[in-house]
Amino acid sequence: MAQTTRAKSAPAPGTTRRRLIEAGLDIFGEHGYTGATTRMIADRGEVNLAAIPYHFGGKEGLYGAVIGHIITTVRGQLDPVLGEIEARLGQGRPEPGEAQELLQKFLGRLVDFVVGSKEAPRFSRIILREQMSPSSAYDQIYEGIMRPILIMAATLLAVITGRQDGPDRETQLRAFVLIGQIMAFRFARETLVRSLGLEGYSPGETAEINRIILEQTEAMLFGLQHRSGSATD
Amino acid sequence: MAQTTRAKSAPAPGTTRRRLIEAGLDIFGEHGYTGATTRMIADRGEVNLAAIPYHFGGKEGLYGAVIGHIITTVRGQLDPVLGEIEARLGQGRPEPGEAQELLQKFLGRLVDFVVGSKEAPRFSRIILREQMSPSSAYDQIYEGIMRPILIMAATLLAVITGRQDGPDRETQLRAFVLIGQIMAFRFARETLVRSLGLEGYSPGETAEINRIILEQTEAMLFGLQHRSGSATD
DNA sequence: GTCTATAGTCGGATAGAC
DNA sequence: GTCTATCCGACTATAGAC
Repeated sequence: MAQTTRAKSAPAPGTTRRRLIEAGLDIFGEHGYTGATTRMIADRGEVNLAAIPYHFGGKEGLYGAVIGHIITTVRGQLDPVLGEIEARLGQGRPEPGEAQELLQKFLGRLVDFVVGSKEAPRFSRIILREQMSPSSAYDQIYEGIMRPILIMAATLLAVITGRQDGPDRETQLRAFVLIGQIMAFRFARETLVRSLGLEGYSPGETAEINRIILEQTEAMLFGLQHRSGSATD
Repeated sequence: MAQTTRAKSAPAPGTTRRRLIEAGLDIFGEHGYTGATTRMIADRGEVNLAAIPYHFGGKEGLYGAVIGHIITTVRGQLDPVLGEIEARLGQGRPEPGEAQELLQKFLGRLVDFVVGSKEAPRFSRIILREQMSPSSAYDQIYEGIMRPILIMAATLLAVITGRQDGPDRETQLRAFVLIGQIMAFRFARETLVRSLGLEGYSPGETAEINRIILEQTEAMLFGLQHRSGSATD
């Protein structure tokens, strides 16, 4: 339905929309919503200024499209992993050992994407801004990205630590810590880069970070198993 | 020198400057540098618009003063702890056990301030924005806040894991993870609050977070000691 | 569907009275 | 040192030719 606009002919269909979204991704990320000007965006995308109101109804509409693009892309990366694990969980409760493998795999993929991927830096700047001053777009980001990730981590943690009724509050907090560790590499990137004197995250560094996250997770799980159930010692 | 402007007489000296800095803290944090307008700030601080150029030379000058205020305040919290630990280190290398206690104490104070304090939310929004698109203010934040914290954590970690020559790269990365865990509670506050259905961080929740951070640190150190030196197993 | 020109709004800074 | 009034620049959006 409504396929009319696209499916044109030769050179590249709807290029202007794409260019604007790409440019918006950069400029909104660098300068924030108000700091970004439609001129900068049109300039970066090498399209005419008036194309923004024409295609997206205005600056705000373009911003919405950028958010949509982020969510669609991230879900494209996330869904296969989530689906795989959910499929496994659907076949009955795995043993703690297997659940741990699933969790490690899940976190590994997350690191690859969050730390290693080309798009992540551009996405995360916008996401982070939404964290700080949530606009209506934050709802979509939370529901579409954050929540599924946290739920998956918490669910697996609950299985690993033998919670029958799914994740309790303690487990949710632990899940948050696990995910937060990974996110820290993204949102405090500038700090890490300076303190280690890096230029950015190379593939080698991504692997190094991945290893450290894995070890941290192991350590946490080990600690949990040797302290489990009761919390206050 | 140049003490002339202050040291006046009765009601409250230089109140206007203070009000503007307080208001700037809120408004810059909520809307970002460009998103914040001088009118909003003057309004919030209940001072006249023209007071901004008069007292600070303009919007940019006010922003600088806000950054300065953040750094001064944070250092006021940080310096006693840092000084205490440095004094101890100056007396000769502590045993790993004692170093671990020092580290736990350090992290605990950090949690109290980062998660529990009244000012932290307002400060961190601005700091986070600087992380994403560093302006010249980021240098001050990095040197005045981030770097000392990371160095302290890395130094203690190095002592705990028996590194004689101070923190190597691996240790610096670990220190970053420890600090990043704490920061995540601040940076991703909105996410945590939603996923646990909180209203904000109450004292009880701060204590809960503190406990989890302590346990995480223990688990990490335990893992390190039973895997130490060689990394890839 | 893309462009130029322009209208309308708003932000930051200044002038100058008090 | 604080206020009102105002200027100037920059931004978003629109009108209308092509």
